[in-house]
Amino acid sequence: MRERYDFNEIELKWQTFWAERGLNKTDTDPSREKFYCLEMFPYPSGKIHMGHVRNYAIGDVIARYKRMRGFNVLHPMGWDAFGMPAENAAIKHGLHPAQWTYENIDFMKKQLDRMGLSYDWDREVTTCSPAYYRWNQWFFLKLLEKDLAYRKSSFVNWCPSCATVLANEQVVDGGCWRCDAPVIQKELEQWFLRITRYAEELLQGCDGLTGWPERVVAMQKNWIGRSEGAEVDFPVEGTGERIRIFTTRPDTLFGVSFVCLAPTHPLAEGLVADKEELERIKAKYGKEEEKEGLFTGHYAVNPLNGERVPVCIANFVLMEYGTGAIMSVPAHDQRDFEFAKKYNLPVKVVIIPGKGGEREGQALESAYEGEGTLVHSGHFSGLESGEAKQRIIRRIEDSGLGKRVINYKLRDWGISRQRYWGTPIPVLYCERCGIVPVPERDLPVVLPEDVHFTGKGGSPLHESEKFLRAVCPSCGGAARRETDTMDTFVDSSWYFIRYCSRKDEDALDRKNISYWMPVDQYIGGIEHAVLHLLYSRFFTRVLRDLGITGQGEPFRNLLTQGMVCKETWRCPEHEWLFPEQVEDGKCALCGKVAEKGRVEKMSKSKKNVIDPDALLQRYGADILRLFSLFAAPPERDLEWSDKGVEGAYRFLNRVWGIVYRYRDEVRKAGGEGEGDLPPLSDQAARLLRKTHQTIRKVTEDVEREYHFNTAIASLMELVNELSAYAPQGAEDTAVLRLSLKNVLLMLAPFAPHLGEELWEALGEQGSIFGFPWPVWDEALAREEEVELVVQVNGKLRAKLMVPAGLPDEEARKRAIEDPKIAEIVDGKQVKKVVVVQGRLVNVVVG
RNA sequence: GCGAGAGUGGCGGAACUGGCAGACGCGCUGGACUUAGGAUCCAGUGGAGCAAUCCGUAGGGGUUCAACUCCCCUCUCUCGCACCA
Repeated sequence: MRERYDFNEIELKWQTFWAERGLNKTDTDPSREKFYCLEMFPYPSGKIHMGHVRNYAIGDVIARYKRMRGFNVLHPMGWDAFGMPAENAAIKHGLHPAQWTYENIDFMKKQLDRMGLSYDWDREVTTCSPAYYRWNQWFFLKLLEKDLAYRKSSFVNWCPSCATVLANEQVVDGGCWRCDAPVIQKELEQWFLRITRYAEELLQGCDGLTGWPERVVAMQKNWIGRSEGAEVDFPVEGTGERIRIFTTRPDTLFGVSFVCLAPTHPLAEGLVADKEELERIKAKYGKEEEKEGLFTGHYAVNPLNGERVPVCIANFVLMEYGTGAIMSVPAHDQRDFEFAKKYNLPVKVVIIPGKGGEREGQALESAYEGEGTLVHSGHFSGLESGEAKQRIIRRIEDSGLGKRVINYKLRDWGISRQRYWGTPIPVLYCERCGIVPVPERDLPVVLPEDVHFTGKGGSPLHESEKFLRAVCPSCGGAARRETDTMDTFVDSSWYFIRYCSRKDEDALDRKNISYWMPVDQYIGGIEHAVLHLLYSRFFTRVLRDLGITGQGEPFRNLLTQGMVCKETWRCPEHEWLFPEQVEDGKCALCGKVAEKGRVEKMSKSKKNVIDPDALLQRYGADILRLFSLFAAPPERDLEWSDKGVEGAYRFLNRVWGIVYRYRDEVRKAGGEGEGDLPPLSDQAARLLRKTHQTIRKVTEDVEREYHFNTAIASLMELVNELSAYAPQGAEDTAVLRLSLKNVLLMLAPFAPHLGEELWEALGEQGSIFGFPWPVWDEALAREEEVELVVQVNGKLRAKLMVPAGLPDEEARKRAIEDPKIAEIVDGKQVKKVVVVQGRLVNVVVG
């Protein structure tokens, strides 16, 4: 054993050891309790970044810990390998996307192994391989059969620069999320998945997500956006048309003073004579700055009270939500109020807040949007909003004017992408038979190789004759193959199910899936809080309905890790600076005073990134892992600190040093004999107690929300005590041995290589991860003496050492008799004495 | 605007069901060992004060013997959603 801790040597040694013995491999074993630990798989962009390091360090500690706790742990990893960067690289560098992707995977896999992560690579998933995406295609066929996949023409967000369709959520501030180019609207035939059919179930399921962060659940609910209300038809005078509106406030129906249509509403063209004006409003559609509209010249009839109200077109009415038309109640809706003010439309109060309180129309400065008591509402006047809603809806339904309706913000999932590097949608277009699904036996539909990547025009798939030309399976005639590929969110919506079986096993092996699913702990970034998680929940439900999974909820517990941040530097002239461009607080380029910016998420653009590779070279995996777990609890943001890494380094060095110093004695100390230790020296008794206390503390911290930072802190405390320990006799050494072994067992999930190496150095046989997590003995953890805090009127006045478990009465007596306390209390009347067992006595005097 | 979260030493962060505020680490100060120290080890380290003591968890109220913790109000910051009828 070397005197100095040399991570290079030992990390490689143990990585080889684990790989050669297959220690990270897992098998389905119904006789054992399983634990499925999953981290979000990365996009193979080239190399790992600090966010990955943190994510995977957290996951690996959990996996290793659970293994030591006796669980049969599934801990897989793979690659979210389809996507635009590969294609962009192909355009730029002429590399085939597959080559670029697989080379990246090779490199990144080495990086992950270098971190000492305990993955079972036999289950590795690579979504761009035909063996994987054939199942995307298979699911698609099943969805088609169940009418859960359909084609429709719609306006889509189109990025002219990437030449592709974007999902709503891929549009950021009107620009493409990847390249920032302005997004335009384009009409295309698209494939959609009917996720809305599961809207209610997905919403209901949210309440069962007790292992998820509240805010993620809130985001899911918000996204689904359920609202209850009614649809009501307003006949348009003299046309025979009806305008169907959606409202959540049927209680305000008597307050309607006009009706608004979205500029793209199907009736709009017919009602508006001035087409130019309509175009002008269309151009302002969805723009938030100002409400714009026009009067169509037509009137509609409020079916509830027969009132005649003007029909308007308004830019703020969205075609995508509800019916694309609204009833406007300016007194009770702020948007309608603003619109009414601008165009001088009447405001009619029909709800009075709470108990009375006069509010009259003309004096209003804003709408009252709350509930209250109905007025000016015919025979519904005097009712409370809640009651009125029910009664009015019933009336509307009874008279056939409309119906109760539940609306969702959630839209069907458009999965078509006009790109090459994705799963081909397995459909053919036959001149005679129309849309024909590719038969299952012909799967997978493989991406062709004979294409070029120019970045111009549409999908490169258009130019592959071999790909395009197909034979219709139903009539045998000529057919054209679909050239759209699937959104990559399809790939990631079920990869956790693929992991349940090894690469050489059936992808949908029911036995494996029912054993491993659901994922017990999922760990990843908050950026996937809505879509990836929602799509996975949807997909898992569909698979359940296909009989593949037992239940619809894929992730029992979710941990959203915080971001990795670092301070930034700015120069007034040169913008963001790399840390090495700052010398003595000045910009190295121009000498101007550099400004220390805020601590921000690491990003290339802000020049505050740290490359994990450099850290691995300099400090090794264990130190890198340890620091990223110690600096903050996993769910919070972590501020990177070079100095802090040094601290982790010093700590592991200290552990190494202690084992090095005592290795011979400890080896000789032999067997445990814990039960029959002879009377111990004071320091040995203290160390034994501290050891058991630390086992308790570390175990509780890990079990409680994975608070590794405090767990590591208590290990540091124990190691500090070990540093000061000077064993004298055999008993002292026996306790030292016990304590050291426990330190290593608890440290191993965090610093696995060091754990193994020192375990071996102490003379133990086999991998440390084959040994169980230590258990504490409550009796041995108990303090014999405790410090009793004595307060007078809540202020700290004295501290006494007393035997643990001292009866309250005795504690009270000792506190009052303490000379210092006696002096303070002297001459005053003791009103009350509060005793908190083993902690504190508070003497209350008057 | 709505929703979620945060605010504690010079810094990252502890304090679990109300019970010694500041564990642990970084930094800093002093010392030891050293040719040397940006290595290592030891000691100290919330602020004010010679001291007894006083003041301290964004700010202001309250409940309590006792409040970082519970209640009310206000401020600041972060994230998400946002003309969703």
